[in-house]
Amino acid sequence: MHRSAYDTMDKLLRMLKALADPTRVRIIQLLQKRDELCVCEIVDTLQLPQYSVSRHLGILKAAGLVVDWRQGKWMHHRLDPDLSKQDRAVVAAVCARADAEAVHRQDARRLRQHLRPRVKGEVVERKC
Amino acid sequence: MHRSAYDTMDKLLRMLKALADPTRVRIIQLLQKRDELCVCEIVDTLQLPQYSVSRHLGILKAAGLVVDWRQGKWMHHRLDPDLSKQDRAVVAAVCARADAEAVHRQDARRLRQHLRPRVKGEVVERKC
DNA sequence: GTGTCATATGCGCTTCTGTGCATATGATAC
DNA sequence: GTATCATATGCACAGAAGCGCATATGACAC
Repeated sequence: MHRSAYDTMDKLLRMLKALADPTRVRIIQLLQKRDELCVCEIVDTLQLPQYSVSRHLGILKAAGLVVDWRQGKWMHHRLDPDLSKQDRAVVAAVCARADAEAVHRQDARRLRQHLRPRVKGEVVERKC
Repeated sequence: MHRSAYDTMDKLLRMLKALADPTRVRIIQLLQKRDELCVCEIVDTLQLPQYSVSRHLGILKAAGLVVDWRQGKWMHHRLDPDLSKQDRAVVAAVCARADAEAVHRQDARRLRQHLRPRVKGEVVERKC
């Protein structure tokens, strides 16, 4: 079985569909700035129900934009570091375009208040 | 009545939703290469029903990505030349990413066969 | 084992989107 | 006026997507 050209076209479309949602743009925007975040930080920042954020993260992951890993009880998320240059360019263009939005400036401010303290990349404080 | 920040966020989302469809990516891709096309050229190139292409062009227009104008019986379309730099960058990134797709190489070939002859930008041949 | 915290997911519901068909509109030629 | 060509659109239907609620899972502490 070989990878047909369709695979990559589908990936592009999953990516674009994933980006075509306000909540997911906000999430991607946060991840672009902070390179890794756990779910509770995103929940606190976006002020949306946990299940909603979780669902959207799942979609971003299925689209290949985001990867996650577990650290204790926390799930961490970052933009997939293995994204192709061109995929990354799409994400960057969307973020650049979204950067001016009032919502995102507000999110950025709230994120600073809700970031869990980290030591060498590891979250050290215990409470969400 | 003033333009709220929401307007521009909505525009971004309309744009992203408009781009999140295979047919519309193909159309945008063609318009990026040729700068202006009429509906019948796109229909012939994509080999899709006329009403389908027409609908998708309508969506691209509503999203502010495309503008159209009439020349006799023909409707011409081009990427909106007044797109902001950042909006244009998003489109460009998507096109660059889509460029490698087999579908688009095929479309580009078919378009060459179906382009109506032009003199100074005006379509001169009468038949679709 | 129990309890708790962080996160994910199944289900029902509603809303949005794309498609196909038929038909309408708009411009031109006669 | 009629006929024809190019394009748009109303409608019905099917499938997808997002939401809210409740609940499940997974890791840890005890």
